[in-house]
Amino acid sequence: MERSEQELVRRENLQKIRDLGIEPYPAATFPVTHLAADIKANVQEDAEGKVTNFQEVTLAGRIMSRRVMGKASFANLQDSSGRIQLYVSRDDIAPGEDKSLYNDLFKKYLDLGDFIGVSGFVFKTRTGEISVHVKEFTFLSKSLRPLPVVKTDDEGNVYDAFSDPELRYRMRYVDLTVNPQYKEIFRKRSRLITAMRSFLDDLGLMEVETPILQPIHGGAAARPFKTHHNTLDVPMYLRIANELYLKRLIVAGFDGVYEFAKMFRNEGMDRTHNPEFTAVEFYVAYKDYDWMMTTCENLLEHAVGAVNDGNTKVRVGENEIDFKGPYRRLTMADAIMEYTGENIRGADEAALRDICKRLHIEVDDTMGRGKLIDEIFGEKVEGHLIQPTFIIDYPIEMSPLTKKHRSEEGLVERFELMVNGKEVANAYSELNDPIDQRERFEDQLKLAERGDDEAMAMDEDFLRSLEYGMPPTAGIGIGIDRLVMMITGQTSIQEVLFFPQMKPERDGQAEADDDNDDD
RNA sequence: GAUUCCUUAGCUCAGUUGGCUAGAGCAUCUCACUUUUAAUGAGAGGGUCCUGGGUUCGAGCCCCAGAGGAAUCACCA
Repeated sequence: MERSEQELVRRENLQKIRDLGIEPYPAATFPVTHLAADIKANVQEDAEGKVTNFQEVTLAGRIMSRRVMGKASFANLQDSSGRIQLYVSRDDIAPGEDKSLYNDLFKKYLDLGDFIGVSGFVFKTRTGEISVHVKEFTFLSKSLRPLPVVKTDDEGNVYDAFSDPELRYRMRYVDLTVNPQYKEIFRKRSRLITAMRSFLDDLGLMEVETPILQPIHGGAAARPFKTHHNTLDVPMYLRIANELYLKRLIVAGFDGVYEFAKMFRNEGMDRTHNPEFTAVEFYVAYKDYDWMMTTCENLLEHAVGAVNDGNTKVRVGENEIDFKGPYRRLTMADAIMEYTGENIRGADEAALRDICKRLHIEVDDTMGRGKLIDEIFGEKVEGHLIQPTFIIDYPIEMSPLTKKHRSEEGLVERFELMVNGKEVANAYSELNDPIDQRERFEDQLKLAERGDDEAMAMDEDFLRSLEYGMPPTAGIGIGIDRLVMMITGQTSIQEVLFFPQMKPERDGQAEADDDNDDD
């Protein structure tokens, strides 16, 4: 493999460090005592501006810039919290006759991106920069590739930004090193999940894990990834949902379960879809979808607040969205009435086709009543729902796992939470009548025969579990990635995933394309 | 899947109607310098112009095909 001049120089420097008798990849624990950001935030000074605390600190991180001026140097050290300036003078780190630690190691063999550890005291330079006056300096790890050097001036102008999305996503380690501002997105993601988990724990639910490799892909309408188990010699699918397994656990006698689950869908990729994504689903016995709406409001208000220092408002593009409950509740029919003026209550399939025609919505023959309503909603309503809004009471045809509405014929007890024009959560009073459930699966099979490739497959074991009896149950799924996008103001799902799916890098392809046909 | 645009040094980018040896800043290398700050001064090196064809006396530039990427649309309960 061809190496650039800079990579060759770094390999030479690596050898020269060894020649000095210094191990460039030492094994021992390095006793870090402080983080850059903590020092900068908590520094104290006396009346003359002299720093009075942090007189013995030890930090470690990458060297991100170095300005040598003869026998003294300035450098920036970046640790997990941020950057701090180092002041390194020759006679401090190399007090004896041998000045090689400074003249050779620090000035010549140290490259940008190398990890070092330093000990010293905190002071302020003439220009007022909080800095560490280094007394001891330890080499911790060599970087053999040059990092992009991104600089920002006092006015916030960024120079030589490492901004190519492809390179950023392919080499996230480089991205987050030189663009540490993006770390905040992932910290928020982590805090959001932590807050949700503690909310669900406090609710008395139990965190569980269910199979990712499934013999039947159920619980959602989507194309799966197919694989094969060699010993069993059977096809397996990566789960498109975990819903049917969580309900089996309600049958089993757990009153409340939740799972943060990776889902896999073999569909298109764009800025709101990644082939694998994360959802949290939870199911609670003896509750209904009304209870779940209130719980969902409380959960999101709590979680968004926890991420945003108590503030439930987030800005997404033009819009400010407030996750403080209660949220507006609007039936599907009323929502369509409000945004199109069309009345879908009691409309049969032919009437719905007429409505679609009037609204200039393209439909095809495979679409049943439920799908037609979904098209109208998706085309004409969804995008208008900016503030958190519960859309409730869906047509039965598009909800094969949902209990029939307690009072409205042809509807089911289902809601979706719409935020910023996108679906964020989907929930229902779970269908627990096994005979009804079997009929719904059979209806799905008919849709499949009609050509609907998203129709659900029959799951006999799931039906068997329902036949043993499942208590009335409310369940919900909440898409974590899209929620993180909203609370971090990102418009692309790739920005909230550490390692979004990418096409293979050049050279690494040539795999045969085998079809992932199901059934 | 469709349309449009993009791919030039480690990074960010110029590159004229098609014309000498393809440029700049940062990074790298050499020398000088003990409180500097995106960028100290002086000097030097560094290129598969995405790939493969074609047109031409001559291609980074024009044409064809391909790869990768971005945006918009379609699809995605």
